[in-house]
Amino acid sequence: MVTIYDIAQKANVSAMTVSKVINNTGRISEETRRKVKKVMEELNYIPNSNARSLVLQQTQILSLLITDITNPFYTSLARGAEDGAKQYGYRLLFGNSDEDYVKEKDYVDMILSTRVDGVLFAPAGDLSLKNLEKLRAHNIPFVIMDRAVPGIESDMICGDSKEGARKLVDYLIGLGHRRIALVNGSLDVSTARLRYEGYAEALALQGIPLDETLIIHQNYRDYHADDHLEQLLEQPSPPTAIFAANNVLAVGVIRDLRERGIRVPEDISVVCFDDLDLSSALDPFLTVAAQPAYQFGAMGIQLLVERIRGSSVPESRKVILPSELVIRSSAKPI
Amino acid sequence: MVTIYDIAQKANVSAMTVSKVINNTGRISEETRRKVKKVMEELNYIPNSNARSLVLQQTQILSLLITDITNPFYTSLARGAEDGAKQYGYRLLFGNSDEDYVKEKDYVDMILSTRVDGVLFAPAGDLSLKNLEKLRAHNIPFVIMDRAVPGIESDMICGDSKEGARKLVDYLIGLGHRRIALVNGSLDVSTARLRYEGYAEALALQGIPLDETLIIHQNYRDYHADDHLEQLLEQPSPPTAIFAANNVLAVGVIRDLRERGIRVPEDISVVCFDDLDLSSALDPFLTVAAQPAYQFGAMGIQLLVERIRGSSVPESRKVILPSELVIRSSAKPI
DNA sequence: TATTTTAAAGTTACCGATAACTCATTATAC
DNA sequence: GTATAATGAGTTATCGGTAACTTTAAAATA
Repeated sequence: MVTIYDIAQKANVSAMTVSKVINNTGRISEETRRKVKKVMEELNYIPNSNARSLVLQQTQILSLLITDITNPFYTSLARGAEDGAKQYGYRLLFGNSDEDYVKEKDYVDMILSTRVDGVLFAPAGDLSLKNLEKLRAHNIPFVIMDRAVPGIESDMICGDSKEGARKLVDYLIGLGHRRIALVNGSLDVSTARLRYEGYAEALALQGIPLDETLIIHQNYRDYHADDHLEQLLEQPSPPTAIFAANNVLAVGVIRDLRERGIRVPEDISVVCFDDLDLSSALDPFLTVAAQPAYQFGAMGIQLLVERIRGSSVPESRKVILPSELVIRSSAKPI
Repeated sequence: MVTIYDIAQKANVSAMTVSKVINNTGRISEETRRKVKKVMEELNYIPNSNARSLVLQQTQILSLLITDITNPFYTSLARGAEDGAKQYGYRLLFGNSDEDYVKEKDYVDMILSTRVDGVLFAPAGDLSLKNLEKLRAHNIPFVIMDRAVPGIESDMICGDSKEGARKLVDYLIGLGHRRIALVNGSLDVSTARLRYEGYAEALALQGIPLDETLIIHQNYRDYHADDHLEQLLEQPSPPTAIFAANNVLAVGVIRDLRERGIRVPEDISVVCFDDLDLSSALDPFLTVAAQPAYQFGAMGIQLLVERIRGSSVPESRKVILPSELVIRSSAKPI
């Protein structure tokens, strides 16, 4: 590999002069600058960012940790983050925790070892606390994405899970539904708790009693609710509508329903949090509370970079991005 | 940040001893090892991989460059690559070129600057040649994913675009279609050329003349074919079926058709290359030639790591992964 | 007891860049 | 014509590790 010393030798200057040309620092005569640049091109010089990071104590790398790379919400978020990072001149190191605390921990160690300048962190859940504390202990700035973690104060970009859930359930109630099931994420994830609360509040406001037998808790990522669903449907008074707490769960539920010969929305209505992008473009079917995923990523980077650069950002900032009720055809009046 | 020198001092040994403990090299007494390890834990030591990379001349980072992070084919591929990388002990640096040669070039520079050990490279198209040559000039091993680039010999994982296209078109012909349109990617992408060839061959074999007015070329990623589609549909003898060269194009086409009040498959049949994952789970509608995307990524990493480690891998290896015709309901007999 | 061997730990130089400083020249001022 | 300033370039030390070699001390052998 070509180094600044190779350049220096061939251009008959010192390494320092080359460095100055590269970084546009110090005083360099036009003539020397041209000469050095010419040699750099001839030799196809590419700076070694490891060496650079070592002395500068910064890498110009940001890390993005998400929990499910096949979930369109997170890929859109990733795209927003990527565009943002590029715009601010950072490289982006992706990680995918698969909603798994151990994988998440491994990524945190890697992040620390890479000495990234900051992290966009979508926690797997409440137990991410330890991993976040580790980042904090090492003074790595981070912005928490999508899910709050009790015990950690930090910059944060979240959706309005509670409000979004309420809107969805309100909508179902407006259609005449009274027996509304909730297929929720695991309760150690803040969004699942809030969506549950929104669900409960919407029911309470309409005087509909909360029925725990209508509620299933699941991992957001792996849907296999067969047994639970069975239970749900074979009640004396089964639900007429299902609120799935995210897109992946909704797809799983609908698939399972269809396998049982139950039609959506004719036999049962289904709505969920988060949109499906391509699916919805192909077939505007699912009624959803859509979140501005791209913006999550873009704004997250913005907060993060401000935090990294700005000494003037005192307390932690929380951004709540609204979700939008998109009514399509997966829910019908009872 | 804590360094090995801090550890060394507190443990009353030399830095070299600490290094040896970390890497399990050299001779270290059990006692010293324990002492050093204890101090490392106390101080929360995390090795600086930049410093390490600098002397070792290798980073344990692989890079994955894809062309569209919102396309499920590539996200599944990414997941395979991620799992593979983890398994072999590498970190993974993602990049997303958006089918754009300039973005691609920027990523190549970043890759070079990061001194990654190898690259999984899904080229934007034929003009990626320059970018690949740059990698080669710098001796970075790479495996080309999905799309061949004329002028570059290298390890490669591809699908069987031609055969898959032929199967799809054969299927349409079998349903009685004779006027079959092709909404293709840009012809400077190898898969688009091969899918075109497969399409043409399938027609030829059945003695159906190729009609250039039935063919549209487009960017794989941004569908906005309004004008073209208009032209297609307002022919004296419009197509009864459309073969879209990838999933994103198919979704775009179907959306546009619906906006015009044209029903799929009642009024026109549509099939495409690549599956839609979540969409298809939600609603098994699109008939597709599905590629094993996860395997693309996993095998790509395998080839790459073998190339990096193995001195014994002589000429370049090409893996062709078959695609599977998945018949659903977006195409009907004429 | 003297010598060799071996185990365990330490020294030194270097990876490729940059910060901070120093050193020549030349230009400007008095 | 000397003092001072401005300009352009070079020296040196350092970032945090590791390879290759050396040193030290204890154990094994003669």
